[in-house]
Amino acid sequence: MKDISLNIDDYLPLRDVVFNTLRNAILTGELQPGERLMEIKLANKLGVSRTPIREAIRKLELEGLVVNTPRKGAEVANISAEDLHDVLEVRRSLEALAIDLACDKITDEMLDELATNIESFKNAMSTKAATEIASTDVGFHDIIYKSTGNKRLIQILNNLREQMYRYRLEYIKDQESWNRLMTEHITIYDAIKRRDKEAATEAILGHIDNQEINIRDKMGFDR
Amino acid sequence: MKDISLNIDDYLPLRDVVFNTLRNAILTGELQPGERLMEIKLANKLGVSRTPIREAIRKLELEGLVVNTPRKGAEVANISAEDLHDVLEVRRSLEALAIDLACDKITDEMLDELATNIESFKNAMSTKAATEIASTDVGFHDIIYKSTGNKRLIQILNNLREQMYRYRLEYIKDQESWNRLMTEHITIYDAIKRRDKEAATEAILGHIDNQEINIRDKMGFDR
DNA sequence: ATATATAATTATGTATACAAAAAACTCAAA
DNA sequence: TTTGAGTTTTTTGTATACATAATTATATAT
Repeated sequence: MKDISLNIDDYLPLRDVVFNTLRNAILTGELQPGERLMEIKLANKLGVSRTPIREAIRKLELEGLVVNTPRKGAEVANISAEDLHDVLEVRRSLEALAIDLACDKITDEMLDELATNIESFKNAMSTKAATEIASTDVGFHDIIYKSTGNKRLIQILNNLREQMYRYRLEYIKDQESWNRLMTEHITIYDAIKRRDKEAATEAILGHIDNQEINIRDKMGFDR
Repeated sequence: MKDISLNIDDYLPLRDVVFNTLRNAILTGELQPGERLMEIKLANKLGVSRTPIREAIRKLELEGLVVNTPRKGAEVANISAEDLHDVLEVRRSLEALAIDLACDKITDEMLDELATNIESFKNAMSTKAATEIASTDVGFHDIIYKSTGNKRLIQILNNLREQMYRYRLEYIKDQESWNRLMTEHITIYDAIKRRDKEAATEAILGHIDNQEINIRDKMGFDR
């Protein structure tokens, strides 16, 4: 059957196009922490005027991906050891909440999605596709988030995850961690399936903590 | 002793002035949910051009205080029963985290600040100053947030609180609730002082739940 | 060579101009 | 009175202009 959705509203303001572009550039490391975002340069590169660039920067600023100094301009935010700690402390708490809600609310369809995701993960591992692994990993957690049915929770968790996403690219290349990552996902999946909140919470917290250790290592933070 | 801080940098970009102004107008109810934010009208009223207005709106948009429809414009966000539920679900979890951290980290000075705050609350009650009560109530929680030492947590909790702040103005006028509010603050304070995490958590959750009930009543949501 | 003052350049802050979409209005027809 | 086509007005989206602060470059004196 054909999908006749007359996509009347495929219009996106330039500011949002720019916002998505810049955000992606930051998350993939194309724009590095500390790098200046110069309006005219970006405007030329993207072929638009300064106006949408500025509005996009305002949003990135509020999202914490960019820091702005009045009359000096914006630069890509640089996360400190303290920031990382703060983000992870909050994230631990909200991941626990998410798992708790997931155990209550997840549907059979979503459980299937998780199972499928784990299979994709195995495939990506066998083909050693790091990018694929990374996006599958993100997808696994997305399913859990979605199953909570709490839009605000999803939004905040995505934002917190985003804060460290760019620093994760390095460690995800490290094949050593793939097996551990997959084992942890399976443990989490099993616990949710059994609706075993205690086990699920323990598993997710361990999962986050391991990520924290990896990121700290890669970033050269001690402790 | 004279305070010789040559406040060289008391400069604030107009966009931030506008941002604060609009935000305040929304939180105090001067701008009501559903009300349109028309750039030219606001620009004239505030005596600036559209540019800073637009940039401020972009930030309010990301903060969730305003919703924007492309080519139609922005309006003050209207919180639904579902939104309220989502916000409170997350907030409960993070308030519990905050109290937990506070029990570990709060200093004697900050405990004193809490005690002072409770005294201010009593004073405001005796003079029946509703505005005073409201700001003292906000201040009480601010002290607890601050004691966690987690900037990200503080930021998110402030944002969550903000989402319902404007709906709280009504119920704070209701003298009935003042005594309960104060009693709850005292209970929370005592528990933190004893570093009794269990009691403190229970107290803060009850406190949030009571707020939820009040807001639901005032907003005419059932359940 | 270093430091300092000054001029030239560049970037941001703000206002304004113009195009195009959306909303409001007008007025004739049912 | 309501409906609807066509027109006017308003509003947003985007680009650009101009002023001023920040940075860089230049030149001069020590």
